[in-house]
Parts: sequence; structure tokens; C-alpha cells
Amino acid sequence: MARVRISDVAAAAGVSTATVSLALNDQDARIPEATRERVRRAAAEVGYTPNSVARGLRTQRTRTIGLISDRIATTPFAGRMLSGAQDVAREHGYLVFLVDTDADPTVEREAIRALADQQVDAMIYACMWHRVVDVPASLPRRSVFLDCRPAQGGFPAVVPDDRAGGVAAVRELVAAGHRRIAYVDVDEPHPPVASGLRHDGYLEVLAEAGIEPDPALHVRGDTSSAGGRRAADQLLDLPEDRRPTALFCFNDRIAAGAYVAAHRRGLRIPQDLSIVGYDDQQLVAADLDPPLTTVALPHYEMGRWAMEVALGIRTPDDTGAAHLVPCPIVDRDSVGPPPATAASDSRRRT
Amino acid sequence: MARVRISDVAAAAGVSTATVSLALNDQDARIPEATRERVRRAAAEVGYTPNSVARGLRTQRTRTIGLISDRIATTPFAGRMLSGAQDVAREHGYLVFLVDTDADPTVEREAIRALADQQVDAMIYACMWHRVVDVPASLPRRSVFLDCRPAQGGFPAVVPDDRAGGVAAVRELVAAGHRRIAYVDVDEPHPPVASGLRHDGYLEVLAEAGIEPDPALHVRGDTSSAGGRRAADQLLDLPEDRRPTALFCFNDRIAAGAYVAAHRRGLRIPQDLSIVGYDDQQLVAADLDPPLTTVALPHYEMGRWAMEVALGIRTPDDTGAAHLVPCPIVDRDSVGPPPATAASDSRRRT
DNA sequence: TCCAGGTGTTTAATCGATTTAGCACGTGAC
DNA sequence: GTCACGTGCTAAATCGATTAAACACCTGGA
Repeated sequence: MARVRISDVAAAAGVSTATVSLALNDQDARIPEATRERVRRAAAEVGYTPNSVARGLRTQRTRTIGLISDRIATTPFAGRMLSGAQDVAREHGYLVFLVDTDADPTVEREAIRALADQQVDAMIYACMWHRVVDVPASLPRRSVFLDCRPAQGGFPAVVPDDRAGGVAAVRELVAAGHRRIAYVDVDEPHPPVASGLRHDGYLEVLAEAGIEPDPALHVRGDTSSAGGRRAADQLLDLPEDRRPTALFCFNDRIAAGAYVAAHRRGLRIPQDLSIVGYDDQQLVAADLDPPLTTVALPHYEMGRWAMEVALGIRTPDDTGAAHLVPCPIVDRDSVGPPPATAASDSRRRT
Repeated sequence: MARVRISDVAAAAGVSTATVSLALNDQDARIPEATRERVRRAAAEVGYTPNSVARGLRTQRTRTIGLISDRIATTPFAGRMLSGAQDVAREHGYLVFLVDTDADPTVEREAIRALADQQVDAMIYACMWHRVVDVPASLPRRSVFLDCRPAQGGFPAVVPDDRAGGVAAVRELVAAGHRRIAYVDVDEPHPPVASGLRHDGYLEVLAEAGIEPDPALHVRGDTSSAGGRRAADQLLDLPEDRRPTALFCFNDRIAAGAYVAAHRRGLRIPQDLSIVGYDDQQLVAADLDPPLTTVALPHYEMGRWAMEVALGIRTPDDTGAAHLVPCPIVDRDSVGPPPATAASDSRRRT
């Protein structure tokens, strides 16, 4: 059961360990093909695979990456982000250490130290929601920020283009003919960056469409179905001439709440009310009735980008700004033209 | 920027590297406390932390664990399982390598090799759905199966107690007074083990309540909202005297589909129809209207158990059988007594 | 003949820790 | 005085690779 060492291969091939190493790593041009082949055959015969720990000690490169994330457990996004990072790592023969800090600074500090002690070649500092974070004191220079921006700058970072996503969502509604479009925002201070940027996009489209923004159409709720329902109720309670015909929701859960609010009043989607969400959470957006038109968060792509930069395969633009990844809109069935008459049927069901 | 080595500490403390190692690791009783303290102070002063790669090479124990999982990306369960494993590892100073194989056997083989080359102390082989898997040929002896059972046996394994979960769910419905209880199953071959065990639990409770199982009440659909809806429609289309008053659904997504089917017919939950799900997916169960009573999958606990066994902190029972973790029922608002008269209002809405 | 240069391979240092064996010194017993 | 033993520490081997330097041998040119 003892592992096969390079010296076993050397013995089997009748050469020194140096020759084995050189041959297997295609290093020294002076070694003739015949010897290489003999060594390769011997290695295969005895079932040799190099000990990465020993190699890492000698070469000072371990081909491992540390991925530190806050709250992996409770978010549905983590998987896609990990997956993107993971795929790139695998394609290049790297292994990734995953540490979930649960947003605890002590755990975070210790994790960074443990990863540094393991001599990881680089670290990725990932957040599950787009936001601005303080750079941990001991973070090594070779680090990349994923789905967050370092407050102090100085590191490559990748985040979703939330502003452009907001633009896409609201443009979709304007194109369908809506003029009274509400933004159902999340209440502070949850993910201030994403929220603000999406709102910017919203305002930008209103401006380009010549629509005066109505402060009454910007409401907030907590990021849950119940929160979305309450916020939507607030909008749907507005007098008929001020009531929105379309809702742009901060996320899909909030949109799901808006569905409930609408259904409870007998409003049909999209005939009586159009709704656009954000995040494209499979288990929410696609399962709603009707399926929700939403803006997808490019977690997989962001994960890939971060790992590519971490591995040095890709060099970030030297602007110092975070790299923006587009958020594609996913068209489903929750957007339609506004009702011909400002919705005159506000019948209620208990 | 060069890392501090043990020889730097030795120089600073005026002793040999052997003494530093012995002192910092509390190894040799002959070293007096005064020297130990001097070494510790010197280490702190120069900012020394041991190089885990070098230590791993020398001690043949790396304090790392490899966690291999199929499809982390697309499941909401991965997080909690990882989190449980992760927490135990962290508590004991271990780091975990995560590899997502995407259920590709080639990737899996290479991942096992890469992890073995990295000299991980143990591996955890995790599935995202409870099922039986073939043991990969090169899997090391020190491996634990998480949320799956090794077909060939011989390894510790931990899985949810799906039969008991089925029992709990159906008992809840029987206790509420239901006699016509349907099982909305998933169609093969997705996760055959979980499905069969939950069905066993279902039959067990019917038997103990003296209810004759009706084959018409066991339907199947794919594991999606749409699949659940179709399957539920099939049940609700039954003639009034054979129609179920309660649905036990294989999972929460299917239950969500059943909600849609019920709502479309104007059936209220739980007044006209009681529903119990499985999985306790936060984004589905809690956000439904009304919130769904369901059976929780103990992913966090299973993750902990697997890691504890991997680290040798816990020894599995020597029965050779998989360790069963209970699935607690989560009471919300989707279960009530059956309608007084067998639901006479089957009005439909377009 | 001698040397330069090429070819094929090996020797030995190295990465940064841990750990065994043993050295140097002092003390107490006989 | 000698020996056994305890105390405090160190020298050196070791883990399993990589790699710079060097060695042995051969060929061809001056």
C-alpha cells in the first residue's frame, strides 16, 4: 500500500531519479526519445504518479488555489460561482481549497493564514452578493475578488453589470408599452451596491424614454416572498391613475411575492400586470406561474473570470476598475403590453 | 516578501531549528518552559507560521481532505452538505479540497488521482441525491460516502432516513384525519433509492392506519413544478369518491406544481387539499402560499458526520450498513383536516 | 596528439519542516 | 574517582521530488 516513489521508477528503468524526473517532465532536450519512452513505460508499469506535496515544496508552486467565501451554505448562487472557478482550475490541473467563513472575521483571518501556510498559488475572495468589502489585512497580493469590490482597491475584481441589467429589464417593459413602471427594491442595508446600480439603470431608461420618475413607484421590502408581497401591495393600493402597470423587482423572490399580491387581487400576469425579476434563480423564476421574465446573474462566468486571473491565464484590464460581466435578460411569460384601459377591474378575492 | 522559515526563528531565539520545532509543537518534555517561551516569543516576533507543505511531506499527514461531488452547481443542497463538512474540518484544523466532477467518470478518475497525489488524509465521495453508486476503482481506503451508498459496500456511508421521513409525512396527514392520501412520486430513474424508501414509509403508515393502498393514488411526474402539476392534475381529475384529500409529494418542487394545479381549480390549501412536501428547500417551501409543510433533509448533519468519520473523530457502527440521519418534519400551513364533504366544488378557472 | 564541443546521464544540493540519536555537562551514589 | 543518570540542547537524517553542475565518453578539427 506504500505509494510508489520516483526511485522505484528509476530502479525499474535502470536510470537515476534525475533522469526519470527530466524525462517525465519533458525537461532536458539531451535525453533521447528512447530513454524517455523507457522511463514512461517503467512509470506506467509500477503505477507511478508524482507526489504533489514533495513537488510543491521543491518548486514553490503547489498548483492549488484558495477560495474563501462568505456564506456558501444559504445561497443558491454559490454553486454556479464555484462551478465556474472549479472548471477553469480543473482544466489547468489546479486543485481548489474551499473555505466558508460564514462572514466571521476571525474565521476569515484564520482561513487566510491556513491557506497561506498551505502555499496556495493564489486566493479568490468571493462574496455571495455583489458588494463592497474591506480588504482583509493578511490577504496575499495574488488575490482576486469575486462578486465584490475591494474598498481599498489594488486587486482585480469581477462583478455583475447590475446597471446594465437594470437597463435591460426596464427597457423590456418600456418596449412593451409601459409608462408607469415601479421598482420594487430591497430594503437596506442588504446588498447596497447591486440595489443602487439596478436603480440607476432603471432611472436611465425612464430618462431616455422621457418618463418622469415617480417617487411613489420606488418601494422597498425585505428580500423574501413576504417582503415582496407587502411592497407590491403598497403599489397596487395606489389610486388607479397612479398605479403601476409593471414591476421591476430587485430579485426573483421579491417577484414571487409580487405574484402572490397580484393573484390575491385577481390580477392576471401579464395581462393585468407585467413583472420582471432579477437573479434567474432556477427554483423560483422558472417554477412561477407564469414563468418569470428575469435578468440572469452571470455567476458561472464570473467564477471562470476570477479563476483565470488567479491562474495568470488572463490579465485584468489595467484600469483598476472591477471587471463587469453582462447580465443577460431571460424572456419568459411575465411581460406583456399594459392593459388597454388603466386596469379597471380591481376585484378582490378573499 | 519571502516567507519566514523555522531557521529564522532559530536564529532570533539563539537555538537550533530542532529546538524551535520541538518547543512550538510541545514535543520534548526535556525542554524547559523558559526556552519554550523564548522560542514562542521569537516566533511571534518574526511572524513565523509553519509551512504546511514541508510539514506534510515530512509527517506524511497533510491535514487536508478531498471532497468529491457530482453536480454541485445545480443543486441547492450542496451548500448545506459542504457547510457541515467544512465546519468540522475547520474546527479540527483541516482544509478541504473541493472537486465537482459534474458526474463525469473521466473527471472523477482524474480528480481522485489528483487528490491522492496531493496526499489528502481522506476523501469524501458526495452525491447530491441519495442513491447507490459504484465504488470508483481507485478510491482510497480512507473514504466516506456522503448521501449515497457504495454498491460494493466496504466503506462508511451516511444517508438520510427517507423511510422514516415518509412515515413522518404521512402520519401527519393521517393524524389530521385524511384517509385518501396520494403519493406524488418522481418518475424513474432519477433518485430511485429515496423514492422507494419514502414510498415504503407511506405504505407502512397506511397499513398501520388500516387504509387499503389505492394504486390510482400513486402517480409519477418529473421533478419540476410542471411535472408536479401534471401529476396532481391526474389525481384531481379522478371521480369525486376516489379523489385524494391529501398529497404527499416526493419533493418541494413537485409540491409547488401541485399548488398550481390546485389553485387553477379553485381548490384552497389546506381547506380543500392538504399537501406535504420533502426536502425543505428554503426558496420553495417557505415562499409558497400558504407555506409548505415538508420533511427536511439533514444535509448539514450528514456533512458533519461524513467529515467526522473522515477525520477519525467518529467511528461508524460496525454493522456495515449506512448511517441513517433522521429527517425532521417542518410544520407550516399546508396541512389541515379533510373537507367535511368530499370536496364538492370543483369549479375551474381558465 | 590534444582540445573543443556535444551527448547522455548522474551526483548532490535544495525546498522547510520533523524527529531520532546522541553530545556535553552536571550531579549524586557508591 | 568513576559511573550512571538526568538535563538541555543539537547534528543530521528524512520525507519525495526538481535541477544546476559536473562527469564520462565520443567525435571531429587543428
